[in-house]
Amino acid sequence: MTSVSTRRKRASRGSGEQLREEIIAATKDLLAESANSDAVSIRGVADAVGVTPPSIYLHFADKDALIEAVVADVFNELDAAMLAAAVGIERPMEVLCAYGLAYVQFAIEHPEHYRVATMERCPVEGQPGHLDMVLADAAFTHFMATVSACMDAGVFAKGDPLPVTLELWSAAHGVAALMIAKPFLPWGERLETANRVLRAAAIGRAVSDRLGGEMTAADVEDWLAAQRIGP
Amino acid sequence: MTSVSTRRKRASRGSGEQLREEIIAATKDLLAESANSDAVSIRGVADAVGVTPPSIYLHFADKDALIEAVVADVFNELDAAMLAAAVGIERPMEVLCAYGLAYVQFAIEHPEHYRVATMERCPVEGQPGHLDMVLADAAFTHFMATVSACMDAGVFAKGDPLPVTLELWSAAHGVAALMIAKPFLPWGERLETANRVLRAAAIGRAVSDRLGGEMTAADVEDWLAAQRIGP
DNA sequence: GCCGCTAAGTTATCGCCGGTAAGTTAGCGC
DNA sequence: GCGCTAACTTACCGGCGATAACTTAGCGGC
Repeated sequence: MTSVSTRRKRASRGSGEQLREEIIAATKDLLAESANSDAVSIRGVADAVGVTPPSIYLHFADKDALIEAVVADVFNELDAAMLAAAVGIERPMEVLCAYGLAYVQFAIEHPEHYRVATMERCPVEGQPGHLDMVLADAAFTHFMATVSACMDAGVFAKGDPLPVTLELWSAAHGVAALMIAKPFLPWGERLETANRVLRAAAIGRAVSDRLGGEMTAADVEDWLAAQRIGP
Repeated sequence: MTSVSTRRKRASRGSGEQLREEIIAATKDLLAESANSDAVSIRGVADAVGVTPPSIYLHFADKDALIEAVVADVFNELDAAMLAAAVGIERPMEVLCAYGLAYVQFAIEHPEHYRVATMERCPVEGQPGHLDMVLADAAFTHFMATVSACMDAGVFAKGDPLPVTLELWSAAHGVAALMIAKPFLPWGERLETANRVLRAAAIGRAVSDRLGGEMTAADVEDWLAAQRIGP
């Protein structure tokens, strides 16, 4: 009857919320060693917490809601990691790189959490809510503010920082996601590779701004072939 | 007893392989309208083909093997789309952009196929096999050959094309994967956005080659702020 | 003291899943 | 028409998400 982990004592009257936190923590732990969110089961979580499956549903409408709560938690952790990596740095471009590197490092260190947060299908019906959830997300706002600062510093062309933020985020996500999904590829020193990609994305964006958007690929090829050395 | 779809006639003696193709096709169809590979069931596939579930196991060891076969099929389609997009184009940089755009377009048009192929966890034990599977994959080799041609044309610094290919692929994957995972974000015209990202990645890589790898983020910021206009 | 009320759980069950063992049917060679 | 085997089916196992219905424990009121 009893599961591997000990049975949990019933929470005292006022504090049912305590179980909620335990459930989220246990789900995060189980997620860390699972292939995806389908691989962690309500039953497994319940067992880890020391409770029976239906008790989970007292705190979460369904499994998706539980996973969503974990994802929100993960994004907060990610933001904290980014902020910590940029503390004391002033120049916007350095902050941008620090953010990006911390982002990729977090993904590498918590691959399954990152996968669930950014690579699984979002419920389609939650469109407006999820849009706000990403754009209002702390990590995203901090990132976009830094892009804005880079514009002020003359690194990027002045304008709406949102599309630039999305583009740079794409680069960071690309390298992080591929390293997670195809870990056996010859990535070399992962953070160095990530750094190269991030820097190339930023430089490419900045140079594109200066070259103008109407250049064809052939024009770019000619221009690049003509550039032998830096300034 | 009878399912929605009609019962399939038993295949004639010599040709059991025909069912295999039908299974793959049906799985691809079901995958196209599912959240992930866990959401398509062996039972669903069997029903769509007009057969009972255990018959699937006559052709595939387990569900993973079936999904893997579908993924291989998808990668072949992807390669075909890339090749088709670059037919008649000669200049390597234009080919590179055409490949990248076709890649992202394929991902946008077949989001669930792309997700299963590139965003779900690979079986860990298959390391060497999967490494070859990606690196020897037709799309990847074609892409890397074009990177090599770009080096010969003086666009990128000459050297091993593999790391550059991985970096550019990361950029393409990043924008494709994010557009799929977060479709509600303000991407604007998706292919235009993808084009900007891809071009920025290529330019950034090329300019980075010329600037040298030892520049700090602050150096880059200074250099960029000093660059007012093109050549 | 004990009673109602409700928070905090449990037991039992449903239908679906991946997968397997064992049985059945149909067609070819002889 | 008989054996052989390819091409299936029926019946089943344990585990899953989810729900309905039941039980237990503690607090306020009298």
